[in-house]
Amino acid sequence: MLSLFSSVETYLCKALERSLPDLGLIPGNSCLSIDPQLVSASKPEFGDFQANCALSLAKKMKRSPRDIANAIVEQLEEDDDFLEICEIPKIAGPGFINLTIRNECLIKELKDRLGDDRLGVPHNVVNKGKDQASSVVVDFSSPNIAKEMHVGHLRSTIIGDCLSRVLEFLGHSVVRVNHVGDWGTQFGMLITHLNEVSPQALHKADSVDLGDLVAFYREAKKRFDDDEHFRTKSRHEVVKLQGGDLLALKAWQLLCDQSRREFQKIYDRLNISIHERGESFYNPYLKSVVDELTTKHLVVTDQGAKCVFLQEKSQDSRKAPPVIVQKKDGGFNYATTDLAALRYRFKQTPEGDGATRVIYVTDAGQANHFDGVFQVAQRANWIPEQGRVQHVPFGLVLGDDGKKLKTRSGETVRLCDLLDEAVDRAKIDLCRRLNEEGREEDQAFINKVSTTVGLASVKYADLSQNRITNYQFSFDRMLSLQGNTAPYLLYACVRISGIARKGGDLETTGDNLSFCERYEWDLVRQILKFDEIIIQVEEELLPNRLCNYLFELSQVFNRFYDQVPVLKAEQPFRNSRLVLCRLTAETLRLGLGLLGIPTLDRM
RNA sequence: GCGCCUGUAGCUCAGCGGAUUAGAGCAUCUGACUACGGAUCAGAGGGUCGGGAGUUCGAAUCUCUCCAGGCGCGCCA
Repeated sequence: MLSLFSSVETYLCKALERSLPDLGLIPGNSCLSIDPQLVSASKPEFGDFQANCALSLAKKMKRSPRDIANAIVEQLEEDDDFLEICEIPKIAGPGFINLTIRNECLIKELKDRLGDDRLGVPHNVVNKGKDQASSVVVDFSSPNIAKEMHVGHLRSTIIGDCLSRVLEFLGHSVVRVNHVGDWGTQFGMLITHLNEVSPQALHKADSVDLGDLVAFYREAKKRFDDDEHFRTKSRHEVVKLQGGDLLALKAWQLLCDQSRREFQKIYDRLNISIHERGESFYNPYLKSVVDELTTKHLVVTDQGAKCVFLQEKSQDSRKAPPVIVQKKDGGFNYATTDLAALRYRFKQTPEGDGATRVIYVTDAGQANHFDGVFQVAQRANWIPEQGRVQHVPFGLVLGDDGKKLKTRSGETVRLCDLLDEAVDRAKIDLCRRLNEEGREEDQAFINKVSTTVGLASVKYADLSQNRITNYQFSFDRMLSLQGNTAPYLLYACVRISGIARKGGDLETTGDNLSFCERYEWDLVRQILKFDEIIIQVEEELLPNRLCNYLFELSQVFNRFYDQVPVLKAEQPFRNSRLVLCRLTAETLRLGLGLLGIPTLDRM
């Protein structure tokens, strides 16, 4: 409906100019244009769109809102181009102008969707030309080397992947960056521990399997805490590593490789592609970051540390906390790294990524940190004029008790365990159902369905929630077959495949489309809304908007399916309904695909 | 103490300037399988949108204030 929307908006603007020639006299308005305040209708019974401008113009023009609305509608009624797409407008309530798209026009739109693999969603590069194609950096997932991926990485990984998919689909060139924690003082103790536990690892060509890296990390940490001798050696090892000592670097590399393999297993399982560019990548740039900030007179030395003091918005007399860019021992910290990364991402290629938009998908707790980093980068002029930098925060993952999710023994939940459990539960559920229905399916089917349903449920449950709030994790709820869940949406897809199996030709042409039932028109309208939802997600970076749309689409489809026969209908209704089935299936497949969820034909 | 975020139906949450009844889902209750998978559909009950003030023709939505909860707070990331 995007193109219809903008057509209607254009006609409205023209009607406004013609009906209210003295618009320009309103203080604060240029005479050329005024916003007709066109939005989607707030309720289906009001039509497709509504224009709200009459109400806000009323006071300024000292006329009644209904009077103004009348004047606008009079002009619209004389515009033949407008009447081609819209029914005669209705004025409702205090002065809303309700607009309903003509049926023929909806049918034409629907036809245009057939054979269009973008389902009406505009492509950025095609639309704006190659020069406008923008490069977007999405920074997400970012686990720490030598630690395991756990629930804490779940949301960033899933949300980041989804946003990347949406931006890619819209034609942006997306750089998916895994900003892994692969540098820092913890490597001192890890390398020291490795040297003692498995010294042969450093001298063999092939890397050695270190087994459970988490256990390894824990052992090293324990020794670091307990043993002063070990502590001294560790600190020495950090210095060696930072100084470029070959053996230390080799140990570091070994640890990184080991972790990388473990991370990759999770990404493969979730079908997520991401490119590692860890903190260490920015080491060569750290010094120049501080130098440049110093040259630009942003740096103040305070208690031995080099700081950039933030400019405050509030009048509070207290000093805002500084962003520390160099510690008093001369070392750099994470703020320095983030600044180096930000500068690099906006710099033109080949010195940088040439990004026009940089997106950070991290938990809401880092909001202050990013505020500070962004402000410093802004003041240092590292963000180009057209550049956008956004922190995309999300809340914590909570357990049933409303507290941070932990295992029963109080430990952090490992991501692979969590995924295993989702798939196991999906399998148990499926087998119980097969048993109840007396169905027989082979093992391959059972495995495929339970894997797809299990992982889809985890992803969908996360994405369907507004990411800003904390998120209460519940296997029972996410795997439930009813409600706003992945299985419900997947079931809608399965039903359509069922129609195809029973002889419905989903490749049927869109000639002679004809609809007669309310449920058909509801479905037509819902299908046509897809394009504006995707544009909304691009702008707001809220995947739950897409989930909500897909859930509503499934609901509307299920109502249709329940009330309107497809295969037994007479022509031309049979074909028309098959077209609706086909477009529903394609929209669900594409939409779920953008969430990172594959669909099924049977389940 | 300061900063950020969140308080909407019994529960989990949408909505974040607009239209008599503030929406879903779960749970509860009542109906519907001789149509394509009932893993569905139709319906009912359930809310002074944390409290108070303000802006507006109009506020769950914007502003201020108070209350409650979460998270963070100079050399960890």
